[in-house]
Amino acid sequence: MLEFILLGLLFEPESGYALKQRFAEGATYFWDADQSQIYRTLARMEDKGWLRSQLEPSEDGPDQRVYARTPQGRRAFEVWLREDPIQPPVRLPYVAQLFLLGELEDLERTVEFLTSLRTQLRQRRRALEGVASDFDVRSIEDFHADLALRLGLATARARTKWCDDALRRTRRAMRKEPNS
Amino acid sequence: MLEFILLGLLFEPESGYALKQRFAEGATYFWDADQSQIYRTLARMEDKGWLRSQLEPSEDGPDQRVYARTPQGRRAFEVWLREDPIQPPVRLPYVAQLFLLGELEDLERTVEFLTSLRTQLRQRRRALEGVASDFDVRSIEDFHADLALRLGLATARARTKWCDDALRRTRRAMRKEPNS
DNA sequence: CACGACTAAAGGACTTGTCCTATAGTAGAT
DNA sequence: ATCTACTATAGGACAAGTCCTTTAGTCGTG
Repeated sequence: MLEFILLGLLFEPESGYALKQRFAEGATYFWDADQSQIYRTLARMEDKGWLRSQLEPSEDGPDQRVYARTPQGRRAFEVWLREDPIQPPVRLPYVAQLFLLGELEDLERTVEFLTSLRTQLRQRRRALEGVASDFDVRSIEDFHADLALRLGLATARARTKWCDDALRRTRRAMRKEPNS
Repeated sequence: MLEFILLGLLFEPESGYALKQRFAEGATYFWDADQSQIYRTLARMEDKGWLRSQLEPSEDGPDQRVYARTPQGRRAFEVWLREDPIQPPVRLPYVAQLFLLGELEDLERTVEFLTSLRTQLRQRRRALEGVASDFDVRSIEDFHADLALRLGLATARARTKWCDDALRRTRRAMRKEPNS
C-alpha cells in the first residue's frame, strides 16, 4: 500500500526525508508512515525498478538520495489507481474499548472515556477544518484532494456529533441507574 | 490490541474457533482477526498467565482447547479498559486512491471509482443497520454495544452521504471540463 | 463407504509496521 | 570551541498480521 502512495507522492522527484515531511503536513488524513519504513520501502521500490535514485548534495545537511519514478513505476501506480476502492481491515481500538467497557459496569468511567474521546475527536475535526479553510480548488489534483479531505471532515463531524449524543445518553442512563 | 479484545470476549470460557465466529458475527464492526493469529495470540496469552486452557471433547468435531481468563488476565484487561481512548493509525487506502486519482486527469475514472465506492459503503451501512434493527438494549453490556454500533452507523451514513455528494460534484465538474 | 462440509487446532513463510539507535553534515547560539 | 537543533540516511530487533498448508474428528448425502 505504502509503495503506491509513495509512487503517487513522487509525481516529482524527492528525497525520503521530504516525503516524510509531506506525510506530516498534508497526507496525514489518509495515511501515515514511519521514517524508517519510508526509507526501506523506497529502497525496495528501487530494487523492483519502480524508482531510480541519485545522491545529490543538499544545501542544509548531508547528501540527499533523491528518488524519481521510472516508467514501470508510473505504470504500476496507474494499475493500482484503477483497482476497485480498497477497504482497510476494520480496526477501531477505541470502539473496542467502548464496547467492552460494558464489562466494568461503571457508567462513571464510560462518561470519563467519552469525554476524553470527545476531546480527541474535536481535535481531529479542527485539524481537518484548518486544512479545509485555506483550500482553494484550482486544478484537477486540488479537486481530488478536496474530495478526500471532505470525506475526512464528514467522518469527523459525524463522530463528534455521535460522541455528544453518546455522552447525553450515558448521563441519562446514569440518572436512572445510579447504582451501576 | 487483539490480546485485550480477546480478553474482553472471554467473559466466559471459549475456544479459539468460537472466538473466530464471534468476530465474523458481531465484533466485525470494530475489529477482525485472522484465524491463525487468534490461535497464536491465545497461546501467547496463556504463556503470560492471562489465560488458562483445557482440552475438552467436542460434540461435533475434534477436541477443543477452551480458554478462560485468569485473575491476572482480568486485571490486565481492566487496566487496558481504563486507558485513554486509543486512536488507530490513519490508514485509509481508498481515500489515498481517491486523492491520487487526480494524477490520472480522468474524471470519468473518478466517477467510476466513486460509484464502486458507493456500493461498498452502502453495503457496510446496510450490514450495520441490519444488526441495529434487531437490537434491544436490556443490560449495561447491551448499552455499550449499542453505543459502539451507533458510532459505526453514524460513520457509515456520513460516508455514503459524502459519496453521493462527491459523485454529483464530479459529474458537474465533468460537464464544465469535458476535455479532462 | 466415499465425499464434501463443517469443526477444530496449529505451524511455516512472509510482509508490514514500530521503536530505537547509529552516523554524519550544517548552522546558529553561548 | 561546544552545544543544540535540524537535515539526512539507514540498520537491528521485534511485534503484528496475512496467506497457505497440514492434520484430524464428525456428520450427512448419494
